[in-house]
Amino acid sequence: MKTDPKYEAEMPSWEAGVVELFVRGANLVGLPRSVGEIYGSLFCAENPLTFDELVARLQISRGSVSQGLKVLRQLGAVKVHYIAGSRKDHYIVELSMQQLVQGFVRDQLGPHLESGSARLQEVGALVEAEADPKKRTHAEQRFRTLLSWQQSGQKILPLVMAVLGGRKFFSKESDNPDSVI
Amino acid sequence: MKTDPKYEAEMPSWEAGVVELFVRGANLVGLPRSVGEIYGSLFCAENPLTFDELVARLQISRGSVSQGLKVLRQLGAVKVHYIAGSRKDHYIVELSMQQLVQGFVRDQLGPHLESGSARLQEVGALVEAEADPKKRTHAEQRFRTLLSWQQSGQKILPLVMAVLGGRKFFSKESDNPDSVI
DNA sequence: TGATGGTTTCAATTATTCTTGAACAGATTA
DNA sequence: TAATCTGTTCAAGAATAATTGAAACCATCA
Repeated sequence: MKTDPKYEAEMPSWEAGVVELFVRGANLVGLPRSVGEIYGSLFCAENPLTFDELVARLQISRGSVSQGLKVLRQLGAVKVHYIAGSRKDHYIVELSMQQLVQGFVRDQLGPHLESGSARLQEVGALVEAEADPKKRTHAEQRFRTLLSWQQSGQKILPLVMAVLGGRKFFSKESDNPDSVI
Repeated sequence: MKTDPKYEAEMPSWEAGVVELFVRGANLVGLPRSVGEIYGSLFCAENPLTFDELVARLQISRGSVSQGLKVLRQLGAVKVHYIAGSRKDHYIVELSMQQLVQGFVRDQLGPHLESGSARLQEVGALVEAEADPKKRTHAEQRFRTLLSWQQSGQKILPLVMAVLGGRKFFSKESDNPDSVI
């Protein structure tokens, strides 16, 4: 049961390949398949695509497209491209890797790191509350290991951003660009 | 219904906190909760823990512990510590972040990156197969973008390894340590 | 050899996440 | 105002992933 041929925009095989790559990528960073599909299709498109064109090309539900586009807009991975005389929204991809990574770090990674950091502090307090001196000493040792891991992790983020062209993230202070590498 | 008090080793609150942190971390990198729990408990332990002690502390099934330990051994995140006179396996954590990251890159990340890389090549061929010259030109343009993204990605991996103390990964050639940074 | 202790395996269950589509809301046009 | 067009929301269903526990396995020991 084929749909209206007007919308059956016959996806070229290279596009199918690219979509697959982005689906894998999405999966790798914990995003649902539909998000990868949508981004992949827009990435390949020569012209901005509408909501309906995405539904038709990918053969997924309107609900999925709506949610997927929402996520992608939030991440800054797609933008609405207004076209005169059309009431529909037309979407285009953001091709700057920097933007993509920034959005991902800000929306997906950042919150986790922050709450993890907060929790780590709390653990520090719990460690100090340990009564038995021997056990406390051991706990303190482990806690210091965690702190050093956290520090290593914090060094990496700006490094990644630097390689991808961006700078200054999650460094509320000491954001000296020269110290990044 | 409490279990045998001999095994009910009463987890201290700081340990619960650390376990929670590792559960989040596991989740972040796509590993099941039980893996994080096990690693967290071992991380806190003063002495090597046995299989049964893990089951009792974490209140999870033997099946989960077995599978979790299998994953962690594979990653190089835990090691078996043989203790004279005991037939049980005793486990200890690997505290070197380098080891952990190496294992993760090797077992979790690496395979994905490699197959993605292979798929990308195939997409390249499909792009060249496009008959319409206008469309092919556009496809080639996008394909070059993907290649450049891949290259950026490949630069980051050794950088991360360098920050965490390790070197030489996924650089089948040109593994000059000085070129890493 | 048989019995026991320790661990692994795996099919079934359970939990989690994703997708669907119908109902809804807002905006524009007749 | 009603009718239509676009897109969003969200409860229900489908798909995936993780956990369980009982059976199997494999040493070791009596």
